[in-house]
Parts: sequence; structure tokens; C-alpha cells
Amino acid sequence: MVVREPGAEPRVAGMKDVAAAAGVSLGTVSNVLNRPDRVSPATRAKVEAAMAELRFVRNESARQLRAGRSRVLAYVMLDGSNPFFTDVAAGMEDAADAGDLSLFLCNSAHQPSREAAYLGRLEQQRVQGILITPVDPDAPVLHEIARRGTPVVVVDRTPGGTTLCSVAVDDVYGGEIAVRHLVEQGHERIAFVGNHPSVGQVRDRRLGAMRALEAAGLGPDHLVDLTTSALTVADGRGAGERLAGLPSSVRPTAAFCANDLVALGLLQTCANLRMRVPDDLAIVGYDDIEFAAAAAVPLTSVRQPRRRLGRTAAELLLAETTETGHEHRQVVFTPELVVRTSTLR
Amino acid sequence: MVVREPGAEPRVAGMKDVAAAAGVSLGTVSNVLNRPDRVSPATRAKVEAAMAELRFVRNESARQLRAGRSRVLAYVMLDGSNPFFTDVAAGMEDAADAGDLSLFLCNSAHQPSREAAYLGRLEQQRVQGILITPVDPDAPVLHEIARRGTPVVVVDRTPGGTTLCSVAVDDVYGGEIAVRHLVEQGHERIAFVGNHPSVGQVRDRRLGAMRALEAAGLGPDHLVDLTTSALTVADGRGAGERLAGLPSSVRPTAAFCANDLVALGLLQTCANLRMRVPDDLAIVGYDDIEFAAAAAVPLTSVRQPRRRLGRTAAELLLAETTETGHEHRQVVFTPELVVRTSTLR
DNA sequence: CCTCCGGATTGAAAGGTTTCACAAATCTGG
DNA sequence: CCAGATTTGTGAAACCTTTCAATCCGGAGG
Repeated sequence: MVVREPGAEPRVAGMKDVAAAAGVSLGTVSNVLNRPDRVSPATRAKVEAAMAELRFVRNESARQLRAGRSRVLAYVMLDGSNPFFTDVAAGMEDAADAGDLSLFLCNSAHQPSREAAYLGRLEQQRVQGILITPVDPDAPVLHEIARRGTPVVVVDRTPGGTTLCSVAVDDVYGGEIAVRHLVEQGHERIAFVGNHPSVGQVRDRRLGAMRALEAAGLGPDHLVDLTTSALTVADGRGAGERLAGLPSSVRPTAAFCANDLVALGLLQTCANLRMRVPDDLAIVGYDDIEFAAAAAVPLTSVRQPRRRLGRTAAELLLAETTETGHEHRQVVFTPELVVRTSTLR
Repeated sequence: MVVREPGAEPRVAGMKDVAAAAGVSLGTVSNVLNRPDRVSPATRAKVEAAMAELRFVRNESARQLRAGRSRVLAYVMLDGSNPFFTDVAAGMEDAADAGDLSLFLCNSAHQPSREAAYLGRLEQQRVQGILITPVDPDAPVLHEIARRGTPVVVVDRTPGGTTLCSVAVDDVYGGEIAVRHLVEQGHERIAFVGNHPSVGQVRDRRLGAMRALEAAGLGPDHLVDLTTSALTVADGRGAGERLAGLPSSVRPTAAFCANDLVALGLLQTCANLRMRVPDDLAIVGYDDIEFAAAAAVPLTSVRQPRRRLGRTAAELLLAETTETGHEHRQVVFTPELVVRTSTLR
């Protein structure tokens, strides 16, 4: 309901209006909302009737202003269209629900400017805390925000130093189990498909791959780099064409892809070019997104505990706001290999 | 920087602190922030130095409290893990960026309780407006929120009546072009794979399919319903198995799936059971998500202008907040068929 | 009858920003 | 050097809620 005063804009009803309508003081209305047991049933009923009548909606800004903190968490994700991140977000929602908080998602879409804009707004909104998979995990802005009082947890990246909480997955190990599996299947020439390993993750996965080769007594020349510009399906398709163009004497018999999108692209090219998977080319992906299992040839992939990752990140954030004398923690999860048809001949 | 008063909690610096540090009044600090041209360069420099020194962060709650409205839009999406919705959200972000607004995403994950919780919070936050793909497009709560003053735009659904803005896609037409295409390819017995058509969308798509059959002089018995419980990849797999189990005398030669996830599941079962696509079974999906093109057999699909859908929705919302005497509009886009290998023999 | 007690209610302050009428200082041109 | 215009800066009110000390009231105990 809207209160119309003579000559004034219609105004949304506030607690003052409710108090007047119910014939009680402002403080009583507040008590009804925040400490209902301290109000007599009769009064409470009156006030609640007035609130319904006036369609009262609490003003969260005013609440927050007084309280100093909101009950909102935010996750600034790197790529809203990558199912990996939406799964991580689902895990955060679990934790947020449990703590009676709301989770807002922001999509930076790999754009530093967007990320910065969101961070600014979130800090101004005094959110309880910020979860973020940053474009650059070492950007100083994250530390600055934390120092100014908004807890920050880095997700799926490991920032240098221990001044922030973070959750990540052991990508070296992930790369290792992926390639160890391929070696066990008898492959000796293995392609690594990914963008230039400057980013920590791709670098780590490749490093793990190297270690697995080494452990099998195979030198680094057994890893054939197929470098892409990013990690999309299209990049995977391109890599597939390049791979198919190699003379069979040097062509790898297996490919380890830096993520599932790339692997799916590669798989598609194989289907087009009549290369059989896994007979002509075995493929291992990374992330185990839902579409990996749903591919025509179900994809062997390195599974990260995505939901758990998100849940743990949110829990760390809550711990940081409640604990006194909080110590920043860096949690690292261990991935596991999910073997499917794409590597089983 | 944090102001530490004797015996007090460290407190985040506010405009008052900035004013004191810069030796000016509160009003001047406000002017520096909101109307910098009304302040002499010297004073402005002093104030800006003080802000940097104290690490001042504007308090959005207080701003909003005064302004009555925030500069945030929110999209409550039905399913954050469906790429369709994240693409729609991307379109909204385009529009929000253009209007200097932030877009927050909320994922109801098909749960009415979560949706309700988010709507409550958003209304209390006095967001500029709410974009929503609701679990139930006819839920009265949407109208109530709009009536209380927060504009609501319904996305990808058409609520009854014209009391809300909405953007949607013509699903009847989409079903029609999908099945017309199959008929043109010579198919006469066509499966419709989808959950029970109580939901408007699935019903409409099926209705369009019927119309196309009718137009081709084929009766309703040429459509074979394979009813699923939801619209996931797993449902598609299940439908595929049921389809494969049909005696070949009645088995459809083509399938029209209510969305791409189902189609991908169906495609996977075909691969498992050595049914060739499109030779043994032609498949048309719906939504044209990125993974449709990336499938081993690229999927023919009905493409909705997802990004445009989102952008238009956000623009309608902005129009509603700026226009005087706003008329609610119901925008309907027309989908198009993207023909790929899965129907081309 | 008085005091004391506990529960119910009140009133005012506080929280950080924006806005706006007004004051002060500076400039313009005569 | 003055009147008036312009530029710059000020101070207080308003936004809406929460909190907390203070008050009120009816009843129990003395």
C-alpha cells in the first residue's frame, strides 16, 4: 500500500507509518520485527495487521547502515558460461543457505574492467565477504580490499603468499594422474592441448603431465605441445585439425586437454575426420563437466570436487567473519580421474 | 586505512573523517564525489588526497537510504547450470553496463523457496528492478512486488495478463519450423521428447510440432510422445533407450527434443546403441546452446536470440524506471532453425 | 498502603550520505 | 571603489532502521 500525502509523491510505507497505523511507537514495531517475544501477543497482532495493510517492506539499506554489514555474499566468477563455475557457485549456495545468507553472482567474463567494477560495488555495498576467481590471482586489489575489512576468498586459484584464504585443486597431481593413465594404456606420444602455460593452472597441469612421463621413463619429447589461444570448444577443434595434419610417424596417439571444452572440440574434429576415439586417438579432458559424460564418446576427465570447492570457500569466508583471531587458510583439494570410453580401447 | 580511537574498535573511515583530515566540511566532500566541477581544483586535490590516505570507501547503504533506490539490477534465473540462462544473463549485462548499473545474478535452481527468498531480499534491498524467469510465471507474488514499486520483467515466460513487462520467444513457431524441417526431410513418424507439457513452453513447442504435421497433411498420430520427467541429459538418455526398444514398425525416424540437453542425451544413447544419426534417427534440439554445435554429430537446433532476449529485458526494465506513464510491453522474439548434421542425410 | 519487581513499551540517538538554502569570498564591469 | 553576479564552501535536515536506557503499569510481597 502506498501512502499518499496531499501534494506529495506516493511513498512506500516505513516503520513510522506502521507504528502510526497500529497506534504504537516506532520501537515497538522494531521489536515485533527483531524480538517478537518481547512484545505482547495483542500488540504484535495489531502491528502485524498494520504491516500487512500497508504492505510494509523492510528497508535493507537502513538496516545495514545501522548494522554496518549486510547478509550477502558475492561470488565474482571468471566465466558465467562455463559450467565449472556455475557448479562451484552451487556449492557456495549450499553454504550460504545454511548460514541464512544470500549469494549474489557476478560475472566478470574474463574482463579486468568488469571485475574491478564489481569489486568496487561490492565493497561499497559492504557485503559480508567476496568470493572470487580472479582474472589475475596476484592482483594487489584483492589484498587491498581485504585490508579495508571485506574478507576475500580466492577460489580455484592460489594467490602468492598467505594473506588471503583460498581453495584450489592440485593441478599438478591432476595432470599427473591423467597422463599416468594414458601411459598405462600404452601411449608413448601424448599431445598436451592448452593455451600458453603462463597461467598457473595450465602450467601446473602440464607440469604434472611431464612428471608422469618422467616417472614412466619417458623423456619430455614424448609430450607434444598443441598450443591454443584460449580454452574453448573452437580452440579444441583447431587443435584437432592441426593434430590430424601431422604425419602419422610423429602423430600422438593420445591427447591430454587442459579442460573439457577443448577436449569436446577435439572430439568433434575426430568425429568429422573419421578418427576413431579411443582407437586412433585417446582423449583425456579436465574438469569433468556434465557435458563430458554426455558426449557421444563419453570423455575420460579429471574431476575436481567443484561443489565442495564452492562450499568450502564459502565456509572459509564465514569462518573469517565469525572467528576471532582468524588465520588465513589455503585449502587444496585432490582431483580424481574419471575413466570413460574415450581412453578405453 | 583504519581510524583507531582510544579504546574503540578500528572503524572504517567515512566522509566525516575525510572532511576532518582535509580540513573542509562534509558538504564539500560530498561535492567532490558528486559534483566535482563545483569544487575548486585545489580543494578537490586536498580532499582526494585525504580519501586516498584514509582508504575511504563510499557506503552504498547510506547513499541508497538517501536516494531511495540502488543502482543494481538482479536476474533471478531458473537454472544457473543451463547455458541458456547464462547467455541470457550476458545480454542483460550488456544493457546494464550501458546504463552504469550492476547486474547481480541469483539462482533459484527451480526451487520456489529459494526464489521466494531471493525476491524478498531483493525487494528489501530496493534494487532498481528485478528480471526473473520464474518457476511459476503466474505466481501472484510477481505482481505484488511490482505493485509495491519494484519493476519486474518476466524473461522467457509469458505471464497471463498485461500487467508486467515480459520478453519471450515464440515457441509455437519454434516447434513448427523444427518439425516442418523434419517433414521436408521425408520423416513421417516423429518423436516428441520432453516432459509433460503442462509448462507453457513445452506445450507450445509441441503444439507447433502438431501444426507442422497438420500442414503437411499428417495426423496427430504421427507424433509419438516420449515423456520425460525433466529436461536433462539423463532424461534424454532414458528416452533414447525407450525409443530404441520400440519395434521398428512403429519406431520414429526422427526426434524433436524440447531442449538441447535432452537432445544431447538422446544423441549419446544413439552412439552407444550404434544407431546412426541422422540415418537411423534424425534429431532436432531446442535452444542451440554452444554444446549443440560442439556435439560429435553437430545438432540441428532451434535458436533463440538469447543475448538479445536478455538485453531487451534489461532495456524494458530501464524504460520502466525512467519513462513517465510507462506502458507494460510484451515482446516476443522469433526463433530460427539452425540446420546441422544431425538432420542432414 | 507502600515498595519492589518484571514485563511491556517508549523516545531519542546513532549510523553515513545527499541535498539545499545560505554564507562567504571572489570577480565583473561601470 | 561599489553593486551585483558568480564561484566556492558550509551546516543542518532528511533518509529508515536498530538499540538501549528510561518509563510505565499492574501485581506480588511486606
